[in-house]
Amino acid sequence: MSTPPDTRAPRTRRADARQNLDALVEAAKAVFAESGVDAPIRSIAERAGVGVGTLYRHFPQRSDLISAVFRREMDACVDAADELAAAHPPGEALDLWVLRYTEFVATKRGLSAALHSGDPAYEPLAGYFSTRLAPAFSNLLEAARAAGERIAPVDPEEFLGAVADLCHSRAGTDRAERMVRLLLAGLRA
Amino acid sequence: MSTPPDTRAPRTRRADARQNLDALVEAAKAVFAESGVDAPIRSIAERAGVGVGTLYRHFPQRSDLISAVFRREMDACVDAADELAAAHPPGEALDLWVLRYTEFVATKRGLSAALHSGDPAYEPLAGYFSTRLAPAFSNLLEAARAAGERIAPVDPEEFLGAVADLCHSRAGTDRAERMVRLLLAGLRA
DNA sequence: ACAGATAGCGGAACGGTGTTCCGGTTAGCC
DNA sequence: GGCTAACCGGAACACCGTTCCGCTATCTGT
Repeated sequence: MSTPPDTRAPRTRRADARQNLDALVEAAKAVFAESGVDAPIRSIAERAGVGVGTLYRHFPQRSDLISAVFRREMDACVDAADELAAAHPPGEALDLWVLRYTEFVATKRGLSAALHSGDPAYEPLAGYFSTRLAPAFSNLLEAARAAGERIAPVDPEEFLGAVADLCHSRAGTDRAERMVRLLLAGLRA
Repeated sequence: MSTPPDTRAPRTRRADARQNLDALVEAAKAVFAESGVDAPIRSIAERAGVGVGTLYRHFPQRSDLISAVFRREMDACVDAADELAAAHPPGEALDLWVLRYTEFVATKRGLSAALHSGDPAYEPLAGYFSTRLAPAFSNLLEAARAAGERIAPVDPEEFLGAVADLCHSRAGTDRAERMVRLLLAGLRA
């Protein structure tokens, strides 16, 4: 009531704060890649050149940091869907993208576990998953159906979640790819 | 060289030692069931009525304790394969057992993660998995093929691992079951 | 350009957990 | 009954997540 429309920045962030935030995301990305998402908080703060207090101020929950790191990586995968759809026939594009997605998840250890941990703290990440990745996949699915392919009725989100689980194992990507292909075959049965 | 053939017990275990060992496995089973396999070591020792030192003497690695607890649970699942094979036609028995196995893995949170963590400490558990579960499944697969079903060539162990991964998520058993059925459909494509 | 207000920083401190180690205890054997 | 070694318990140490607060650096108004 008392506040105006407040359509714009209710607050102007201090310059050093934003700088530290960027450094933290960058450091977290590197540490996650080499030690997994369970890496010690301190090692991330140290790498970013800040104290743990600063890290906690910007990311109260570990999941917030994980979300920040993975969100941008998801975007690249979403973009690939459009590119593949433009360059290949619908059915082929579908398979190719799922394989591309498989590769993506396989290289991001811990992403799958985080997404489906059931921990409510990961809601934002899961939300982004539903908002961005699932629709991209859904479009490919619909395009394939429109082109005459017989595709079993599945919930896109559920299917992608299953693929992610399949990639969760560290037993090389070979097995994961074979099982994903089996899942794709089931889609056409 | 100096030791004889040592064909039999090189040592006789003290009675209290064996008693404590049993108590520990029993306590671990209960604690794992209610708090997951990552439950504090101390809580297990306490429940068993022994000190942490004793626990570590019997099970130097957490994985040793997990293996001890899950091994016997796997046996029950293996037995179910024979029962189902005796009571149903091959193809049906195959599906039923996979669903039974799905249920088993789903109730044992952490089993799947442990099996496919890649951690060499879980080799013994994985070995038992290969030695007992995989052959049981393989038999059902062969029986179905012998009965004329067209079943894609898959590595039994790999397939069971995939099913376990699918059940890893905490998002209820519904989703897992649907995806497992999709995998089964892929088996027949 | 300067000073006051305050967003933001760093790291010490606390509680909980895994793991090690060793003095004391007890079962098994003579 | 007494000896010996296997065995036990828990104190001690290292590491990690998380909180808290005194100090610093940035922004803003003049």
